Amino acid sequence: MAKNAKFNREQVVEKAKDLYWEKGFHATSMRNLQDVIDMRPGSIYATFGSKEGLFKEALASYTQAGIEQLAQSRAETSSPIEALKAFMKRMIIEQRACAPSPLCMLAKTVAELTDEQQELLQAAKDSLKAMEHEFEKLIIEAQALGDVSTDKDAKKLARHIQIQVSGLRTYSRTCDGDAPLAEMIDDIFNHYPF
Amino acid sequence: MAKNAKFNREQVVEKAKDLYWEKGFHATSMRNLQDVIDMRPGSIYATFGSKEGLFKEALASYTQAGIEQLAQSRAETSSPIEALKAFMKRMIIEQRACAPSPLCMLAKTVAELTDEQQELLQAAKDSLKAMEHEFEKLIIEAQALGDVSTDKDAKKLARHIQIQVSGLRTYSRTCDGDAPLAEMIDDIFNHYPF
DNA sequence: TTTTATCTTGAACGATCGTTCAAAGCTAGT
DNA sequence: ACTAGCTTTGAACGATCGTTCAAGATAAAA
Repeated sequence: MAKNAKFNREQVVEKAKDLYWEKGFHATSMRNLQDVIDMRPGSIYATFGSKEGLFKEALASYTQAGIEQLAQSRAETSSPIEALKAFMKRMIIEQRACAPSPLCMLAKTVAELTDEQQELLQAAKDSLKAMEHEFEKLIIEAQALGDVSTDKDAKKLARHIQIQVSGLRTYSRTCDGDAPLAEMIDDIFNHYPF
Repeated sequence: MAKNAKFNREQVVEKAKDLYWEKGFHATSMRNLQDVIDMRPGSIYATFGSKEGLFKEALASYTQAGIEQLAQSRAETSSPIEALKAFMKRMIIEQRACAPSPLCMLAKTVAELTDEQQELLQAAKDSLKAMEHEFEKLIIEAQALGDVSTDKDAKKLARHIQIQVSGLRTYSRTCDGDAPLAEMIDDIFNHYPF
């Protein structure tokens, strides 16, 4: 009866994500996207509805990848705290050079967008909260294993991680030379509030 | 012989700064600016050269205001550390509600811009470094007064402040309800590395 | 093979972008 | 009052924006 779509939706969203991540929502034009994902406007609009629709899927893809990378860090390490450390080093040090932007796409989005794109803004906020919740789960696991005192509030510690990640990624963008980022990440877990 | 410009350059830059700060570089159109600063395109281009030229002056105005607010905090407090605390509370808590954006305009700019606007990007980076240097001067004063151990590296402490400000301002944007921001700011100075 | 339902294409739309410039307006010096 | 020299004005430019849609291409059902 019909013809199936020939593009791979996941791959397309992945490529769109990278471009949006690099340039931000407003500086990315639909024509930039057409080139990168190799689709014509009609197909893009039939599939994603609008520039905002595609951005929303890109955000979701970014968030899912982040959660998976945290899980992978956990799988590769012997303790939840080491997993958090490894994850932070990946986000802050490795991605500094090789990712589309050294900054978190979610943080960039909440920085860039206003109420004019309220839905996208809310999606980015929700994703940041979701990441924070993943941090919290690892901290609770660390408490269960005795690596972190159960006197401490896992929510507060997770929030602290979130703040340090945002701060360090922004900072890493400002200093051209290499700041001692690895050392600073280790320090986070060696001192208050840990 | 000639006619003098009738607009007040400082006031104009101030208004442009607020709009750029709120919406970011790309989402702010020249027509938005025309309305806000009440100038016609010809006058704007004769005075500032381009959208980028006006943005550059807005960045400089923002930075100057920040340095002055830090100095004012110092004048209003009895110690340099109290001044830093007061400044952070102003930036993070007060401006959260009343400023054009809860985020630092400089941090927003380094997050948004790419090499396509290399000059503006560099100006924002330089301004962030300048603010960090102002923090350092206050910390050195605190060391001279015996409020901070001279064993500690003032540069590292200043960098720590910078990272906490970025992290907290980004975080304050994501949580709609009020996080205990004041408490977190106090904590910064009560624990490592202070 | 023909039909039919879907997907793809790319020219084109109106809106808006950053910017220019000739004309008009204004003020200080004569 | 007149002129010279600057400022201000706003219509207009070409480029690009996000988006639409009629026409062509394709593959499964008949």
